[in-house]
Amino acid sequence: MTNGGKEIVMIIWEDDAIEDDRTKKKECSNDGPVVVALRKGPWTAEEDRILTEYVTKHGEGNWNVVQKNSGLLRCGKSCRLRWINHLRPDLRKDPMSPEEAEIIVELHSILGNKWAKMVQFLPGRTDNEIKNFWNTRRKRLKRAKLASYPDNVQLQVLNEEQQQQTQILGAFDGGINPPYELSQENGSEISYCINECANSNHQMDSFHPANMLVQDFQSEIYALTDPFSAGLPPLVHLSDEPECGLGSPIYYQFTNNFAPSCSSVISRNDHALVCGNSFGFASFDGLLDEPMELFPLPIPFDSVDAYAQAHVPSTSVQSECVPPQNDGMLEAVVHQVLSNSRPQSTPESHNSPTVSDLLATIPHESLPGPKSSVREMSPTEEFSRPDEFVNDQARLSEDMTEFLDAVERKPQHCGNPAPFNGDVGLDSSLEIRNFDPSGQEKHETS
DNA sequence: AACCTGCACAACCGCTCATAT
DNA sequence: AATATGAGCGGTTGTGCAGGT
Repeated sequence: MTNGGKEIVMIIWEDDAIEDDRTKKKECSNDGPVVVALRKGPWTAEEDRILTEYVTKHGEGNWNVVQKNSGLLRCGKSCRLRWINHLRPDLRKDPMSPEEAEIIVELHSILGNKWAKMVQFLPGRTDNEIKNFWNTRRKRLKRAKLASYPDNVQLQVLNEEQQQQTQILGAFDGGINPPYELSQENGSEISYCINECANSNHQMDSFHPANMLVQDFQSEIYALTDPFSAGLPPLVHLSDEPECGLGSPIYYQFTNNFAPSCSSVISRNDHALVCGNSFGFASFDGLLDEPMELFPLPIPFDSVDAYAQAHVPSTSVQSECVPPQNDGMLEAVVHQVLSNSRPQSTPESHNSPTVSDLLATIPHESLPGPKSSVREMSPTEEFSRPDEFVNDQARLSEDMTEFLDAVERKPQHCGNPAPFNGDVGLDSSLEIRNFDPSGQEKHETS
């Protein structure tokens, strides 16, 4: 770091040096380096006062100059965190209410550990607060051997999704997510990938799980309305786990209630994006260690030996529009909870954007389209050509990122919301194939 | 009273991403 | 295009308190 050509040496002292004269800012004379000793550890009231004054005067941002201009012996990162998590005037200081807790559970079931995304639904709360709340709760439930998601979450999802199967859940964060915990658990083996989807006409309906059919080995057919209601393991966002990441066979394991011997693979490559309708692709982490946190799915899986098939649309089907008043699952939950919340809820909470509000403002042209054509690939081929598969997955991931970016750009359009007509999906085909544990393909349909 | 445990909260760390140069 | 920098995010750790033994 330099300051007008002069080197600045920053020394960070631990908190036990607070009373030590080393904590004093050290600036050498003209020719020597400027030594700035920065503190760590808990903030003092005086530091809070200085930072508050500074931010009030100069506004947020440019955190790295705060130290220079305010005399605070804290790094910019620390200042930013302190302001955002503690000093901001719009923060709520009251304990987390049951209603907020409920929202967090719902959000987590959809978003996973995307704390920063949850903040927009919980005005006055910080990502750190939400994260701490969740982790504490999770730890507590784990100890009690209880599920991280209560039954009502599941039932709520069922009710909502049965009525609105083509809603926007997946579009919210780019995928149909299972209760997040579920994607982190394991048991006996079953795995899914989504094989093909997407060609270039920007129309799609088949990736919504509602459009998939699930058939077990007894030829029973289940409508896979959503990951919850169909009893299938839900589709999850890509995992960061190297063991099951891009290019790897994706396994998900069920515990006791679920098909202990089945093993299905929905292989996937290319695109799994859907806009307007939900979409998903699977990445089930089979390497986790806490099957106790699984909760029963509505349809018992012990007879569903996970043969799944998605129908391939012969023609493109216009996705349904998702008007703001037509709430999706998360939307409904948030609405319900907020409407039941205490009257002293902050005014902002009633103005906070809902999922549909946000989605309704996305210019659909800003959403990513497919970048490659449909190409069928058998699982055998898939695994024997790992490089190509990896490339496909990387491309898919790229599309996902693009889509998420588009979603996250929504708020800036809120002042002039453009109706989201929902026809930005991708035509797709989806093939779900079934394999026995040895890897032999058991059945195949088109 | 001393110790232990659980909990909530605060803060830090490492990393990624966006932007500027 | 490459690099530097700032900002933000998520995971982890540290700390203080309360309650139980």
